[in-house]
Amino acid sequence: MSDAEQTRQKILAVAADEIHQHGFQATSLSTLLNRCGISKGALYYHFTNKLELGYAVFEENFVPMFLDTWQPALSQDDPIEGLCEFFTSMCNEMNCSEVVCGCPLNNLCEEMANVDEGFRLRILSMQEKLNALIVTALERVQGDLRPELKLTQVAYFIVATFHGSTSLSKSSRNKELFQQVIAELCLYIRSLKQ
Amino acid sequence: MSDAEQTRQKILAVAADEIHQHGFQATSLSTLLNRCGISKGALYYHFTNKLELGYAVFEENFVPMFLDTWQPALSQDDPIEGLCEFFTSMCNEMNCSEVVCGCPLNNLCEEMANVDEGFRLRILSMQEKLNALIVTALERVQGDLRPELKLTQVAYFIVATFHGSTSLSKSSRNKELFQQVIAELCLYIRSLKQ
DNA sequence: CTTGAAACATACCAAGTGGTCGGTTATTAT
DNA sequence: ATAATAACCGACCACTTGGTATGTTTCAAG
Repeated sequence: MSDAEQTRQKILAVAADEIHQHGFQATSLSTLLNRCGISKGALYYHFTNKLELGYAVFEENFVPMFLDTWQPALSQDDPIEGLCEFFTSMCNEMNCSEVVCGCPLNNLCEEMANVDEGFRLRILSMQEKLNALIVTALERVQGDLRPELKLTQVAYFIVATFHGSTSLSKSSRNKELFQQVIAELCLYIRSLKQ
Repeated sequence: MSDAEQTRQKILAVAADEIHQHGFQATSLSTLLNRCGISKGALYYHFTNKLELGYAVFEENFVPMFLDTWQPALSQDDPIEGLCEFFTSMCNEMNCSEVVCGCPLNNLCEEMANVDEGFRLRILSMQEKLNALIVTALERVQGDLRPELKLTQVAYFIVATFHGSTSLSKSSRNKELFQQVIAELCLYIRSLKQ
């Protein structure tokens, strides 16, 4: 990797962390530059403005990270158990900063969906992609599921509940409420089987 | 109501709307003052600083509004059907700005829970109050419900899913996804009966 | 060895932020 | 009528923000 590409990646990584912690609008370019140890010139050489930097973080960091975390769970032989194990292990392995900062996708959705159209469309696309993943996984084992289920609806329900649970963990500042919601979510997911 | 109290209420009302639309941090005092038609001196006579204004908006506007919307649904003879009707009617009567702006409590939770401790505790208290309301309502008809249910867990699950669904409506900018999640949520709630 | 572009650094800018403070009305009690 | 206080105004402040323009270094091709 060239030196230039290396600093670009460093900017993206630090920006992703800052955005995850403080949101996009509250992310200060000066503190970002301080953490990177570079100058403003370097930043504006690689990115045209703050918004484009935000888009790049979303597409090059958040989206791949998101797919990488959900994909394995849904690729299991039994996606129902895969999802449940995914959720519960996330509960247990969650460190303090993740409890406090919540899910990056959900955070950006709450903050930026009604502020910037570019963000909104990217978020929506990611949500739809995630939903499609879940639907595909459920279709694979549709024979084991209750026949009256609307799979798209079920998938959005799961995503919504998961996002809502991260919200609760933010305010309670511990895993307790999060674990309760996840436990109930697993009960729901397992009840999809007939 | 005295003139002073009237301007105070006006400030609170406009601030509530601005916070609902743009979040707390992005709410500008100058645009707030412009909308109110008052000066900065008036604002700082009634509130010591922006944070205290935010707290006042939360406690005097958001909390009562929140309780007033949930209470009737949970006071019905059948709180199960009360909740379902509440959710679906909210779906249908929702206007565009509500679809876009989401739930004020959830918004503040996402934005401020890990930024300011005063906000976090107030949000948490409100969430716990709401949860207690649901639990109490469910306990009233516990005889009709499946015996193995953990009511606190169920209540938090309902709240989490509701909040997650508002998040989806923000990015999709229409009621579609919101309605799907709410429909599935109603199926879940009705399945609580044995 | 020169040239030119890539990859930065630095100083600067206008605009906006929350907040303060001395002054001015309006209202009420004495 | 007078004094005092409540209620409000508006100029000002220090500070931060995203963004720009110019200058400098690195480095590879010709």
